[in-house]
Amino acid sequence: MSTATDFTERTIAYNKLLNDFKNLLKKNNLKFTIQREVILETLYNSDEHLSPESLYNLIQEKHPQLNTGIATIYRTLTLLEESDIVTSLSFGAQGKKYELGAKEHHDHMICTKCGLITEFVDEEIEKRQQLISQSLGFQMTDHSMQIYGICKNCQ
Amino acid sequence: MSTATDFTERTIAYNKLLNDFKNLLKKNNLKFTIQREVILETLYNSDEHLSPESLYNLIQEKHPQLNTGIATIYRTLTLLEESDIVTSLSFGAQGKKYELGAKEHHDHMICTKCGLITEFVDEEIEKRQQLISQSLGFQMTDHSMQIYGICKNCQ
DNA sequence: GTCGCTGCAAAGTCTTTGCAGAGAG
DNA sequence: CTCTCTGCAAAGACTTTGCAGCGAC
Repeated sequence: MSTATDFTERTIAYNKLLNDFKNLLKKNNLKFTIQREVILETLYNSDEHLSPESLYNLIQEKHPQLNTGIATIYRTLTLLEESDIVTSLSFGAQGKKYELGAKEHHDHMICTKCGLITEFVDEEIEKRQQLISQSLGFQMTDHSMQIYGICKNCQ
Repeated sequence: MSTATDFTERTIAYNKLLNDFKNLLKKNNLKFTIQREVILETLYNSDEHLSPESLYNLIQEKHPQLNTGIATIYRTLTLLEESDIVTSLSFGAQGKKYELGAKEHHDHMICTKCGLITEFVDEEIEKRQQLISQSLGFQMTDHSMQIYGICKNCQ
């Protein structure tokens, strides 16, 4: 039964996201296409932080008939990022990774052996960031933090 | 007089860095070349966080007779990074920037309008990072934090 | 002298762009 | 119908690599 509830909640949350996206498109005279929906849906259903290429591969796999081009992935990710629907991360390696930004704010812990990315939040750190910005006369709009190391499994 | 002292201290610090670099090269059967020295020196004398290209331009300007190739810059930066002499940063934009890593640890505050990068340290945050890593069974090797916003001048 | 280093240019990545046809509103 | 989107392929940005001659040791 818990499964049914989860499913319902998940669906509701996704529908809200989808509606927000549709409204945003309408407001800007942009069109709601099947490719854009599939990209949003795939991002939503992935727990991972996806690179444009892995997103492309996932979509090729699940929706081969669409034959979505990699250019569309890039264009849509740019659009989603500008609209603050997704956030991009650029760690040491080359290339960016994307995640849905609608979730609550969090930071990242990256395993340098297996690439595992774990999310975490720490209220104390968030507070200190505010304080530091203020003390330096800096008007903070965003921030990100990464901890690199070896995860439990790889030790 | 303070200027003279600063100059001396600066020179001593640079000579130490240079010697460490020379020793490292020797230990690994690598050669100490004028290009490698100029790259290290230029990094040392720059307050900025340099991209490979801006480093290349600086060196072309100051040492035109060397005609240092951009490939050498990349190769040397890779070498310096592997040797933990410089650290690379990859923020939102594409491409990495490099800074001498010998200085004490610090984090970065980036102005999204003018690109200004300010450094800062906060002991409290450093402590919390340790705690969080431990509590998640993560063996921290490194970490980085960026605050994005609008700097004093651009507001 | 030996063997690593360098500049050059060519080759790789990853990302963006121009264009003509497809499709949403 | 109009005007945006899309896939494709070509072009761009950034970085790496192969090679022949150069230079540190």
